[in-house]
Amino acid sequence: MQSIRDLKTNFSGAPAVPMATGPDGYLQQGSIRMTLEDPDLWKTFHENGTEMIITKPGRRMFPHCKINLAGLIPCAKYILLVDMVPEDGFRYKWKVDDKWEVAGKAEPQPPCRTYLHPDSPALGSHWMKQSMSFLKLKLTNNTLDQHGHIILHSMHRYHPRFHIIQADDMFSVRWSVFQTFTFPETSFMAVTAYQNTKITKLKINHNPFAKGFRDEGTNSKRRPSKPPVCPEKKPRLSDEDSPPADFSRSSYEGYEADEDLLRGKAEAGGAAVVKEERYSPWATEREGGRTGSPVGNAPGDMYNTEQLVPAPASYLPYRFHGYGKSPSPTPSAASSHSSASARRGPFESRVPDVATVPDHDAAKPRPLHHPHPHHHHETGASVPCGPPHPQAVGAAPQDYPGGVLNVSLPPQVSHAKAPPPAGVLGHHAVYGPYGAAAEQSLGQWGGPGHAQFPPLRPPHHLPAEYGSQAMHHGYHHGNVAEWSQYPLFSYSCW
DNA sequence: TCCGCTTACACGTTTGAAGGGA
DNA sequence: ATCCCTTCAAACGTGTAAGCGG
Repeated sequence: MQSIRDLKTNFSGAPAVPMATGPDGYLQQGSIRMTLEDPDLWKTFHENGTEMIITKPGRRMFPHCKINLAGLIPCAKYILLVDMVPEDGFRYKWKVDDKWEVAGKAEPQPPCRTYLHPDSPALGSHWMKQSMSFLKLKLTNNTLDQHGHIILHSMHRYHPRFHIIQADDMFSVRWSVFQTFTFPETSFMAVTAYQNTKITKLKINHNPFAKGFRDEGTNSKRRPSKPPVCPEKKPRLSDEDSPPADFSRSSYEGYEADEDLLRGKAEAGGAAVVKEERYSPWATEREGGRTGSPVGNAPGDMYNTEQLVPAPASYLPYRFHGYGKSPSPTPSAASSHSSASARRGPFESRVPDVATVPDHDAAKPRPLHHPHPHHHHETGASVPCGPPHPQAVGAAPQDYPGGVLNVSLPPQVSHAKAPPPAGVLGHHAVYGPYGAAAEQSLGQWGGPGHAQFPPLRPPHHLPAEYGSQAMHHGYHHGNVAEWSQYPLFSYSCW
């Protein structure tokens, strides 16, 4: 386990910048902390460019998302959600020279779904007593999926986003304050078949279900292995055969054992030292094109925001704002939207009054490389529950896809734990008090998306990774909330 | 022809029912 | 009757390879 502080240190592309709240700046809003389990495993994958298989019937993630929560009010109820956010507006292809290369604009985003943790809602004490796993979460490329799996496009990059919402049930989510967290090392490329053989090997070596494909296995089907696309791959694989000690385990059990070690290490603060590492080939690429990249994205790119659950009424006004007319009181907000200046000063994360809205507005090109969605986010002070006040609204133009919360409820949840309200639509969509038409929101998916953002730079540099500019910011304590380029609840129509 | 996607397959893990014993 | 443990089979989760289709 690695603390958020550790992440900040580990993933910052530049020395961590002190935040307004100090070294523990991530302890915001009730001091809620979220940490990712198995950070080293994630990092190992990330260094090689994590790939996640997506299939029609749905495929689990590996590594799967597992988090720890702290700082919750033990007797208060919370809902834990996760969704997948596009990293950029590109579609990629795997080149024979073992690199991901931009292959064009991203396809229009499929229906965004939010996966609700099966335990939701549960008391804070429950969330904190043990790590919470999203093992059952499945990814699919079937846009007509009826199982509630998260729909992604193949050859597109995504990263999971975790949301913790204080709410007694799904009905009260609308009025609740939520915090959002992301972990840089969890970004991945959605694929229908593995492209990078290194990733394949990592999966095989660490996923117990793939034990049959391990070298020491007796599986005959495993061989002959697929002839390498490129002859040079072989030698590389041999390098990969000698991964860091922590990952040369031959069994998952071994890995589990090490996990305790890692945890202890992290808790002892030992994991907080890695800096300026090239965690992924993507990051490597980005270094070349880093010119436009923010330098400081400091705090680990771990992003943590707190916002009011979106209310259409609040965002509507901004739909009509022309791009560039953002009332954002801070230059940072503007910078985050300009391609060239899509960098935010290291101090920016300290400015809690930035409000960037989802870049779903077709007219608003979004920085496609630097603005890495992993932002460290300083969350604002607690916001009283209730209708979002004007100040909580993003300052930048935002075409927030108001609509219905499209939550992917696990069967047991959808039927037992979170009975859908009267307004429930397919895909567990939930009408909110504001009652925007779900159909309308659904239609928005065909609307402006990343695909409509023309690449702002030649497709040679891969999107920024660590150290890239943060895009998400959520502040609302007396200020505006900066929204991620991707809405929290795509269908929300609270 | 290329490249991405789908499908069948073998293998391993997980899960839960069934049975037996204390 | 209840609990615990073991066994076993089905379901499920994997990556591979072949074939399909745009």
